[in-house]
Amino acid sequence: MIKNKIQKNIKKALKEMGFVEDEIPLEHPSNQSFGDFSSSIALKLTKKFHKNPLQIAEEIKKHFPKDDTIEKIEIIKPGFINFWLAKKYLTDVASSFAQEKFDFPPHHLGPNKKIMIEFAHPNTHKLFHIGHLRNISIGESLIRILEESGNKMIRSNYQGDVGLHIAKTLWYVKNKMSEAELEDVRKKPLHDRMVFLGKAYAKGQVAYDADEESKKKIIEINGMIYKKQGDIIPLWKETVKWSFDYFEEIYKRVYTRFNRLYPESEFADRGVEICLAAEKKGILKRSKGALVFEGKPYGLDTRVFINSLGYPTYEGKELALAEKEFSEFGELDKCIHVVTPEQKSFFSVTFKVEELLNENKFKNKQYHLAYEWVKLKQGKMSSRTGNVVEAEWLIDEAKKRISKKFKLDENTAEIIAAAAVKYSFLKNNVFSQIAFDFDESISLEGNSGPYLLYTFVRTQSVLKKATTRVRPQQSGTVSLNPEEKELLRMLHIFSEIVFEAAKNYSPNLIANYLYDLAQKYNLFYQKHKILEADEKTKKFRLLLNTATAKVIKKGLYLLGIKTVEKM
RNA sequence: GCCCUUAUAGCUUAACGGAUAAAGCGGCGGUCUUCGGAACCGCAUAUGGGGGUUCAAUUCCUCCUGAGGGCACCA
Repeated sequence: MIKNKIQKNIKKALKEMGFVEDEIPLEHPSNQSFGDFSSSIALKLTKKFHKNPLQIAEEIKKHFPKDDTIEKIEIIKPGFINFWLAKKYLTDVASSFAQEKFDFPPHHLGPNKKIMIEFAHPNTHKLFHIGHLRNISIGESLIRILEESGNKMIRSNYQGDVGLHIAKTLWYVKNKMSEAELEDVRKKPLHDRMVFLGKAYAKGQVAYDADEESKKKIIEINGMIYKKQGDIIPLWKETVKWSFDYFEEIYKRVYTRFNRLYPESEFADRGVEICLAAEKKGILKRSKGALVFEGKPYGLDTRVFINSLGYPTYEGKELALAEKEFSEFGELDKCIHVVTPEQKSFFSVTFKVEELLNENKFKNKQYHLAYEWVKLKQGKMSSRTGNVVEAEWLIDEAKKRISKKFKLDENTAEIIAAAAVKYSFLKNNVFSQIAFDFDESISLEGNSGPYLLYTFVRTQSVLKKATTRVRPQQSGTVSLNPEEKELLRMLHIFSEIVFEAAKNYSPNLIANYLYDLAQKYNLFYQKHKILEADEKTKKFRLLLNTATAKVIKKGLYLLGIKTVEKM
């Protein structure tokens, strides 16, 4: 990466001046007139050197190794050192991009790391809502970004198929419905069956709160599911299957797949075993009939791993899950859990217990990526009150609106709808809450997925009309107009952006970069003719056009968004 | 009560301690015999409040206020 190279050369210059410095700040100034890169290192060293920053900057400039990638170095006001990249270098980068040679730098943890991302994790018997959709958009994008950065990625999904919410649902179906009514439900389409389960849950919930008799029965059903025996099991298995089939449909629509689906019910027994072993080691302790981890000595919360009925809690099962995740695919270097922040306490405690059980295996390898909620304008989503925005509804609604506005075939409308929805989540920082409102959140114009697709289609349209083939090696001798310069400047930082996105687990950096790039391209397109220019200029502009197209396509791929050729 | 996160324009959001705080939507005004107008250009409006650290603070520290989340048998 050119950035690293400049940083190294600044270090070299400093060394010649007799100083060793590890961290060299280097940024892209927002203002073009300050160059392609800028360093404030001289300002930072004023105290150490007891010298005027301008003098330090001048000295660094003097000692900076000569290099044909750098065209000009300038020292400005308080002590900034600004670097201009050579036109030839920028053009060469655009040429490689045009050939899809991106050379993404290896991941900051080092090359060839084995990283698992655990994401999606919907609960069965519940509808799949926009929060899950944000989760999937983030998880899928991170997988692709880290994969392109040279890691071996494993996609996993922990799906909750046990728990009180399911007992409540099944209690209602089993006790409050006739066999004939259930038979009618079975004949309905998959989605209707899921809606039915949601309603059954709401009714089960009411009964659970209302009378002791029902509550007792529901708890009993919960126990049967844990032990996987009793007359509820066939119904449980049947309805779990509905849910899994339903999830699978959604995964396909948003281009996600998994290497491994972990059903929570598989981890209860092993979870208990591990907890009991941890008790022997003194890591977990008995308290009020339960087996708990006392967090105070570590500055953590105290949490229950096995409840007083002897069932493993979510914590208890997590230990068994971790054991499996960290062995099934060989040693993992990192396991990233994409889960909302309400589980911070849960994760910090389970991670600590895992570390105490096996330091080598788990220490510093577990990471909770606490992405934030999608909040509704009317308040928080709740399946209990039915206040949810379903994922499928959202995509369908986007599709409907797009089809109404433009004449499109089914397939294209589907791709654009998915792009609009995913992009609207990914353009935001994962750590900030999104206040969801269809008209404000799912945009089809401006900073949106469809805008990027439109720009891509535009580049393809130009290429189709171009008679000249773009030749990769172009001389940089054509004089550049400001729009061309801006575009070149924008293009070359793509690899760097991908590196930063991988390092910070931030797909939004790529999203916003692509938007900036598309804007620069569209301005360039608006002001200058590509195909009607003289031969030399035309070739160069076609190169810019192709490089932009490849970067947009690749960038969208990294966001988990498909491109279209026409729209 | 204790702990964590958070506050940027009318709305929704950007910004690695750096130079004039960046966009979209909405508003107003323009480009329109087009290599695709889902586009392009221009104008107006913002760092919740008080202290502090720094050559430099939206960014770091502290207090206040508002918002969200968590703190043992749910997942």
